[in-house]
Amino acid sequence: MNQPVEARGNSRQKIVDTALKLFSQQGFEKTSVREITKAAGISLGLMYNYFDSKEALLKAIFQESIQNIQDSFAIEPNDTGRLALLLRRYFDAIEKRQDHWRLLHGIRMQQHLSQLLAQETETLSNYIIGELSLILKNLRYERPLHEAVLLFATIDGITNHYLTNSRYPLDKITHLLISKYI
Amino acid sequence: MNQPVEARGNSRQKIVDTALKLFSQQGFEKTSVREITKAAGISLGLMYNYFDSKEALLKAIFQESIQNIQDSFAIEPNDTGRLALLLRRYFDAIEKRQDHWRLLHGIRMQQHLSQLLAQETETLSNYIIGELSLILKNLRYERPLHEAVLLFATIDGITNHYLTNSRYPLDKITHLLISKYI
Amino acid sequence: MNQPVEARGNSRQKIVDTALKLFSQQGFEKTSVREITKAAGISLGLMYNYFDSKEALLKAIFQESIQNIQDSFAIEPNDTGRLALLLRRYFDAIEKRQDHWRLLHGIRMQQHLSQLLAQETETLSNYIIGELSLILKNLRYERPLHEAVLLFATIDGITNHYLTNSRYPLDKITHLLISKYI
Amino acid sequence: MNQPVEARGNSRQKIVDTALKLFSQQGFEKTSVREITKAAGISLGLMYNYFDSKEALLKAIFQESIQNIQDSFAIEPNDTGRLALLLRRYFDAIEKRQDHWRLLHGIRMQQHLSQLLAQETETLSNYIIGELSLILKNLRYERPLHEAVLLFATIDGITNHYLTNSRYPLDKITHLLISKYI
DNA sequence: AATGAATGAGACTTCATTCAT
DNA sequence: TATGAATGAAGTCTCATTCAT
Repeated sequence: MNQPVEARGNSRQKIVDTALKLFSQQGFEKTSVREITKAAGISLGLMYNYFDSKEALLKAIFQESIQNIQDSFAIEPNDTGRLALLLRRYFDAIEKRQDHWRLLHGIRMQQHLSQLLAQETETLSNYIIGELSLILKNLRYERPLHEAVLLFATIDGITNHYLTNSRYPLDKITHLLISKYI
Repeated sequence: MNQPVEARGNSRQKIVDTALKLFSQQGFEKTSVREITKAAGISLGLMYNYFDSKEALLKAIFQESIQNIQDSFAIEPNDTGRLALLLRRYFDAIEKRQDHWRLLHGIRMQQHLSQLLAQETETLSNYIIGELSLILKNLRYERPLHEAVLLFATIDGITNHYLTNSRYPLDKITHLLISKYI
Repeated sequence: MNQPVEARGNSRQKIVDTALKLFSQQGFEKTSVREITKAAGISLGLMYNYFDSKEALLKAIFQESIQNIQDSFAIEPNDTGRLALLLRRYFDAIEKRQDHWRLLHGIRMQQHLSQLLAQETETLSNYIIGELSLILKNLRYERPLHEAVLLFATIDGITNHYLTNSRYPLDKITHLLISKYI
Repeated sequence: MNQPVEARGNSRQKIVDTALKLFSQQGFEKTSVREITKAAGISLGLMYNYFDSKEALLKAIFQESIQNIQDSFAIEPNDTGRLALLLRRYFDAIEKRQDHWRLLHGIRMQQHLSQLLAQETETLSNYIIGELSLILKNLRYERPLHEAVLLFATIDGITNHYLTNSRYPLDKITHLLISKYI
């Protein structure tokens, strides 16, 4: 009657994966818990064995997303060309895991959700701005912090437009952006 | 049982105003029709005399917002310094009518809503990119269209961060951005 | 500011006509008062100047219908062939004023409505059965009353099937029925 | 907060039974979903676990009714006296399960409902006419199909009048009808 | 670890009716 | 005679969550 060992814990991951997909596609509000469990092929009750609430599930998923996004910023601190590399990896990561970014951006403008995840979001922003600031300082920019804030806005805006517009010329714009910081 | 005489006929505008405020503060989904009508001081049914549905109300409000945003871009086509003026007016408008921008940005990442307003949004984007492109061409940029797309991403990203972060140094960042486009 | 004389009372008739059409097409419940007044080209309030309620309107219309149906039974009491004539006129009337019959049959099975119009309906039934009974008596049927009740069921059933089925062979069935009562 | 154990699993049937009773008594439109669930002793939401909509519930009930009505026509195809037997069983079934017939007749004249159930209704009509036609052919009637259509109208008319009039002399009329087809 | 029947608050929407003008 | 803005009860349906098994 027990699940085979290798199946243990699969349900939890299936829930998380399915929910990430659905949340990013349809939005948090428009995705019902029942829909998630059906798509994940598990029962409604089981979901509540793993997560206290729909919001708790969102939080758990969000952690993963944050991690994934943060990873795309993890660059060995070599010297020149580091910004170019970072930006390329960043926009590369967006293309490959659109779901994570879609979730993040979808949540950000919804007050009640962003409050729920305020800390994680803030940490991420600070980390990104910090990293950028460091690089820009090495590149001898005068006000590296402000420059980082501005650059962050730019790459975030690009991300948003890319996620919103299926015909967005991401490559060309990435290239153009990089060219401005050599 | 009816409204006092002096209130007659203002109801439609009261609904629109109230709904814009609530939608931008709490989001479309989290704002119930009952809440709107209560805040507007009218009955529930009256809203449906003016608008066919909650979505129709959103659409009506959205038109106004689009118009407002577009107005902040209307600059007489003089020569130099036009971009600086435009950016200043743009970010000025954001500060003054945060509600319109909040509504726009809050809707953008929610597929079912952005689809509903797809045409208006696209028209606005094209208009903005077109205007920017024109100015950048006058400024002798090589690929004015790409430059415009990039600049639009930047100002949109700044807007988003400003709306999300109450301590955002909008003035400084605006200044820095402008300095890059002398 | 007064209506021209010939226009007086037109509104009332327009309401009745429009309501009959809509009630018979869509049913009483599925037709809203607003819909009626819009289709009739008058204001909502005016309808309530003429009729106390939606049900009162139905009642007024129903009188007309009953009258119309009754008229199709008014035959000068000549001798033989009277039944054939009556049936032909009856089914002829159905074809020409389907709306009246549709209203009657649509209401009959809805308890709360048929109660409202119980008296009129009963009077009509009795009248029809009475007339039929008389004719059948002249035709030397043994139990003219029962025969009338049965014949009424038959013509009512035919009517119902005809109103329900656009391909109903009304002529052929009428002919067959008449042939049974030569 | 949940139903007592012994009640579990009966809910679906309880809903169907209660709804059939209420629909046939009060009509589909005049019966609210809340009323059904209250009378069935279950919660409002549970109904929507079993049926997608009020109309879907009607459809499910209708299937049962159709079956019941059809069963009253299932006669072993012996020879003479078959029609008499069939008619007696038919009118017998009506007396015993008035609810099913009331539902059928109540729906028939309401366009939007009869459309919903068009296929089932048509199938039933064709079946009845087919059976009658067969019997009448054996009885050497000249145009068995037309005769069947006419007879169907008659028994349907009787049914309708019986359902509408609590003092209807069903037995006598049945007897008279049968006497015409020996 | 897993199920899914059951709950009930609350969402959007419709509609007959009233009344000041 | 005529208007239509305004009302609010009532309708259908959704959904996160609980709990006995």
